[in-house]
Amino acid sequence: MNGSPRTADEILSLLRAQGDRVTASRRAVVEALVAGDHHVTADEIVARVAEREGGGDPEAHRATVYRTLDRLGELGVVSHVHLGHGPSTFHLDHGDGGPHHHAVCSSCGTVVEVPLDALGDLADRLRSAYGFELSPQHFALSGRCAACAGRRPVTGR
Amino acid sequence: MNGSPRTADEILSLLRAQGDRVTASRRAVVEALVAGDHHVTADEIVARVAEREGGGDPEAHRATVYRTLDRLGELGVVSHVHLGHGPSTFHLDHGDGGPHHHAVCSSCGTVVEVPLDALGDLADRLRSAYGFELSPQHFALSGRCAACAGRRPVTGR
DNA sequence: TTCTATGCAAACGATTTGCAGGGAG
DNA sequence: CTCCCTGCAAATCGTTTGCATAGAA
Repeated sequence: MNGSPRTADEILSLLRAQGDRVTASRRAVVEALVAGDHHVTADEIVARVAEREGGGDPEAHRATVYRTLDRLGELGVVSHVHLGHGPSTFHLDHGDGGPHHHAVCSSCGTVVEVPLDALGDLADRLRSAYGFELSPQHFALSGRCAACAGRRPVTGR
Repeated sequence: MNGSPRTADEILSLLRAQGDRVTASRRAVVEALVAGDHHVTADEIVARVAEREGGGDPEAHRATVYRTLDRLGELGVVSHVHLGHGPSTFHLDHGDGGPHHHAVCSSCGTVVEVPLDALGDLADRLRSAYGFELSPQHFALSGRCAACAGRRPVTGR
């Protein structure tokens, strides 16, 4: 196994080990993150937590979800991606169903998943030339998807 | 392709040709865009227009600036880049003072300018594999700059 | 008990929109 | 004269923060 925790329990243990407190809300958020595979927005997490209610645990409020995600981000468990316009999307850092990049269509918003090796040696070049450490799954490429590229080259959002 | 207008007059003519009206505000915004080379935020344009006042033309309000930029975007004259957190930055589409990409440090926000060829054949691969047309200057890479990468590997925004 | 995390509401920054009047064509 | 564009204010959207209190350790 590698260093990044992958299960809800592992993540919660990490939290506890850091001196943080493991609350019902946090557990719910973490489980929602582990369950949902890729890119999830904060609001989607709020919704999932609300749905998954089975016992008597209260829903986690937006603010709490953001705070929890922030904390998990500091611990290196979670990262977020900006897919252009809308809200940020969060995901476990070790990559769940296979690491990949995102290419977002600036016209229709379609997200194309691109394998890591598509970038070639870009990361190496940036590191040697600028000391810049590229965060693989942390950014989105932008352009036009096949469908939109076929139409008007300019118009559209 | 090189049909893109570059001077303020050319852009204003294009507007007029489209049936749009050329107003003092629009002229001011366009001139601010042409004058300022790279990445300008909407608010910076508002500020520049306010400063550049020489006659009696009123300042262009935020709303107007956004609407004008939107219109210019539809015409293919202007594009905007999301540099991570803050506001979007706008620029003329044909590339002004040398085309480049942006690598943004997710810790401190520093923007590193990267030459186009650093991407290698990424654009070609995306096109042939997914039909995805990468928009060269329209996206930002993310990671940690040399300074921030030297510190804690995980912590920080 | 002690001190952290939560909920709520309000603050915030960026961008958009409804509406009535002004000005370009 | 006819409409488009503008200014203003208010509404949205995503995210953050202050404060009093519930609750984990």
